[in-house]
Amino acid sequence: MARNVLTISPSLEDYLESIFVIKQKKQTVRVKDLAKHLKVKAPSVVEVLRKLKEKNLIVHEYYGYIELTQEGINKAKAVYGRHIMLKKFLHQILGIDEKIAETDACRIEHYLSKETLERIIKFIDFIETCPQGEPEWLNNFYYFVKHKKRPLECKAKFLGGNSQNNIVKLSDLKVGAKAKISKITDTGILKSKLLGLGFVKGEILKIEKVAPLGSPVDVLIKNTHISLRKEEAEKVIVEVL
Amino acid sequence: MARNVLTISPSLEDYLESIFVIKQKKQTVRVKDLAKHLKVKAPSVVEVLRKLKEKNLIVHEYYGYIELTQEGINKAKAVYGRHIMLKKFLHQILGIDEKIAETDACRIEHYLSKETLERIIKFIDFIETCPQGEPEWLNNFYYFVKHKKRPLECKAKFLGGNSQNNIVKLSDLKVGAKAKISKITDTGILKSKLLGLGFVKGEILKIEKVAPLGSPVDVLIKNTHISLRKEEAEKVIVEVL
DNA sequence: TAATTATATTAGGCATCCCTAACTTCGTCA
DNA sequence: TGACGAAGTTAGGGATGCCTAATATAATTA
Repeated sequence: MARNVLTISPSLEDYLESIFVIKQKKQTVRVKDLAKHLKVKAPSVVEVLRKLKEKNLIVHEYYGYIELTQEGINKAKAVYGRHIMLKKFLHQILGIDEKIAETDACRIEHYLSKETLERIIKFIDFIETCPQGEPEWLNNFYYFVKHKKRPLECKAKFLGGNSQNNIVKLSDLKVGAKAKISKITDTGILKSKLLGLGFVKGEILKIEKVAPLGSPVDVLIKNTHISLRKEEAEKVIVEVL
Repeated sequence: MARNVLTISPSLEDYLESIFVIKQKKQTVRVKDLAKHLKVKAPSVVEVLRKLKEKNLIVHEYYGYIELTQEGINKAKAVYGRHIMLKKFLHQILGIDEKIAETDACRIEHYLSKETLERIIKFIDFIETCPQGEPEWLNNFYYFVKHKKRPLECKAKFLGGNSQNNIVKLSDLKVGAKAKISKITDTGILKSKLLGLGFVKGEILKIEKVAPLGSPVDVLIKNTHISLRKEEAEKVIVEVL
């Protein structure tokens, strides 16, 4: 498959990017600098340099320094920009360790579509221009990663005001709440009825509507809407997610 | 570099994954199915099958059907799981077009570290188990992508109650608000003073603290804390971000 | 300035992953 | 049953991207 001058291979992009990066710190760029930076041997570098030269992306004289042409600079900047964005996304937003973020960014930067890259840039922008600075939900995410559950205050607005933890009666939930069934406290007919409706331990449900006086409650469970009277809802103990 | 049986190349992973996927729809998997699915020619498939056979990941008799061994199934499931997660992340969270998400997932699934993949899975989990269902901030993000600005209600809590749009006096902002300076309404000494402090059009600032009666206001601008009296803060017109 | 060391280049080779062309086998249907 | 088309295989080759070993040039220093 013939590659034109506009689309270059991932490897060439890496070399171009490295030349750009090294140039920023060191003024001069040599074969050994590139070899070290990219963790390859010198002959590999020389071979790639020949290709970059053919495509007019660099200037390189025998045994001399390596310089980017204007076209090379443009391309390198584009590649480097992508790299920086991806790393930022992985490290500063997803919270991945910096070194791993660096490696991953390096590896995937050549393979993502323009659309995805632009969306990621928008995502970063969305977070950085958040009116409150670091948005609350992002901190909740870090908490979630660390403790494997959401912080309580994050759930507070979905609980009735009187509960200290997140194990409550279904009847105490507000609209929009998602919860996992943990127990049914009735032993009679009601329990059989609830079980029959799908109110089984471990099942996830969501509160769709609550009538003014708390009865009936419209619950979405297993993709079905079920209407519970208050007496029934009080018998279902759930854990707010 | 010798690859052991545990780590296989990106291409082999793709073939394994395809066998798994085709098997789910069709019961039998043949060379031509794989060729079509992976958009390669038959001889390429045959070559890879030989390698997969050597590694005991598939069973394949001369001119016969292709079957995964138990080890092959395990590996394929792992790869496929990664793929599904990545696609979900790109499509359902970042909002990328489904086809593009599919392609991108395909391309990067082999290159992401375990850490990043796990974090992405956590991110999906974080969103899917959100007590309110689709979290508000995510919808705000989609709005942001579409309209290039946040919805007003998203900014409302950082504005004084009386403003209808997001161009307000600095003195109306609450703690935590980020805003961009749009104008200084004083023409005298105050203006020079403010300009001197860095209150230039276009500059981004953040409200750090507001004293009980609205004076002074502690503003973070260009990484410096500056304390403004109410009379000064009233002269700075800003756009809430 | 000549010897030594550091750096760059050339030559040739290997693994991956794809291809075309030619050939073999399988299944089906006249 | 045997011929024909579809599917699978073999042989050989090309691009990419890396390597080692040998060689050429540049830089340094005795």
